[in-house]
Amino acid sequence: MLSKCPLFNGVTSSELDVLMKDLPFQIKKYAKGQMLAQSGEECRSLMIMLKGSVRGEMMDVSGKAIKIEDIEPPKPLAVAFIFGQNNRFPVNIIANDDSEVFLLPKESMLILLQRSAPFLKNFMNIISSRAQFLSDKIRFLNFQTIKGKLAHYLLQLESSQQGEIILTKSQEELATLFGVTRPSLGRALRDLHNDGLIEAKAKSILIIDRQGLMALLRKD
Amino acid sequence: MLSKCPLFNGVTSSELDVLMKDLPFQIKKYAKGQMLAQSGEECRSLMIMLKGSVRGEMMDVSGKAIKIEDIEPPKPLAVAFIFGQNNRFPVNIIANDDSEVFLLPKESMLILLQRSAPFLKNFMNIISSRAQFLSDKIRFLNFQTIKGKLAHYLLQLESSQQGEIILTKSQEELATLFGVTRPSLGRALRDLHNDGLIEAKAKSILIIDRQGLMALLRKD
DNA sequence: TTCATTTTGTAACATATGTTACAGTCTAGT
DNA sequence: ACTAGACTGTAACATATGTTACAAAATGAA
Repeated sequence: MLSKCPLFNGVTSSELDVLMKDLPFQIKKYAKGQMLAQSGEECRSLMIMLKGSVRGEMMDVSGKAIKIEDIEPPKPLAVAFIFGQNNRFPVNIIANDDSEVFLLPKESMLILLQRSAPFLKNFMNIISSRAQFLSDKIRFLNFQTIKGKLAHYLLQLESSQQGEIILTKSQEELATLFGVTRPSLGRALRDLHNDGLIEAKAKSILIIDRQGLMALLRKD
Repeated sequence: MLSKCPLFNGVTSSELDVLMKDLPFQIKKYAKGQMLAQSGEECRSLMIMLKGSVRGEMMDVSGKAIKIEDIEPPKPLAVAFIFGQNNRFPVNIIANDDSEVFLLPKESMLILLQRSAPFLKNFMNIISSRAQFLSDKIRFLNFQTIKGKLAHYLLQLESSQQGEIILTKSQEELATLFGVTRPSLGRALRDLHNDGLIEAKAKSILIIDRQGLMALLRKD
């Protein structure tokens, strides 16, 4: 299972067995809704998702949260926060479902980095991608109005689905992903509909004016 | 000079000579205002500041920009964006002053990573810190009102300076750092003043009600 | 089916921030 | 000392988003 994790790209599971034989590790289970780690907490172990799903979300003191991402097997988490002078979680990690996580202590991880060149390379790639991901988040969260974010989101969905888009998330979820309130998101959706850019009916959305949506991305 | 760069912590300059002897590199000069790299451009080299100062800023199509950071010697730049599947600059890099930059091609950098354990370690630490930095940016940009950002900024400044704070940046600069407009920033400053939290007169600011400022951080 | 719960639609209103504009002030260079 | 250019203070107004509230609709469990 572990060998599917992008961190172990290019490492066969038998090689992995050898690499890890003498390294201590742990497997932890979490119930749905349980918190795996809290923002500010020290990050001592690499974590790799085995089962279930967790999310990382930032929360301010007043309770407003924005979701940064979902993480599902076989992806690792906290990769970019184990090292550095301030090795703390920047987000809360919460189980979306009953989940199982593989834990490898920082020290073991250092050993692994020395033992396996592919692992090292994967690690550097992943950590770099994280920086890209976070940069993109900043852009997304700061440079778009709600309509812009919606347009972005819908156009992205459209490229993977065909024609009609079926939202898999509730408006509530979308709102926290966008860092806005639910009524505001609803209003933006309605506006896009009224402006004739989309045909929205409950969870089903049809893009009518692709050009118009793309203009929103560039406009504000 | 290079040996002062955090990437070469623990490497003496004579060791550095040996490490780099056969590696090709480049030194480039940029005039004030010149663009070193554009957002979206591929990132092929590690860059290390030798002289001057540059800034990284995100810009949307309409021209609104927010400054992410200033980078000055002997700091490296683009460290976190050389690797990963999408090795592109997420920001524009612009010279604040006439500047000089050391360029090490990606390939040379890979060699260096293999040759020097301290370099590798520094690299991983720096790249991790970048992820932390970006996370903090997200928090800062999304969870604070303008007043909150100001409070944050002022409290931070106060800890380094004594008593009276002298702003070194213009309101215009602060505004782009906060991702807001200049009049809005001015208004926020005035509000803090009128609310009796600070005594602001031109560039000189005196914190009067520290508790009040801290409350702003937690409030919104 | 029926009922409880979640999700959605929507409205009135409050607030924060952007936009534009202009005048006052400071500062550096001549 | 004078002037051009930048910076600051501020105002009126426009707009986007948040807040609160409630009803309609959908969904899922009994």
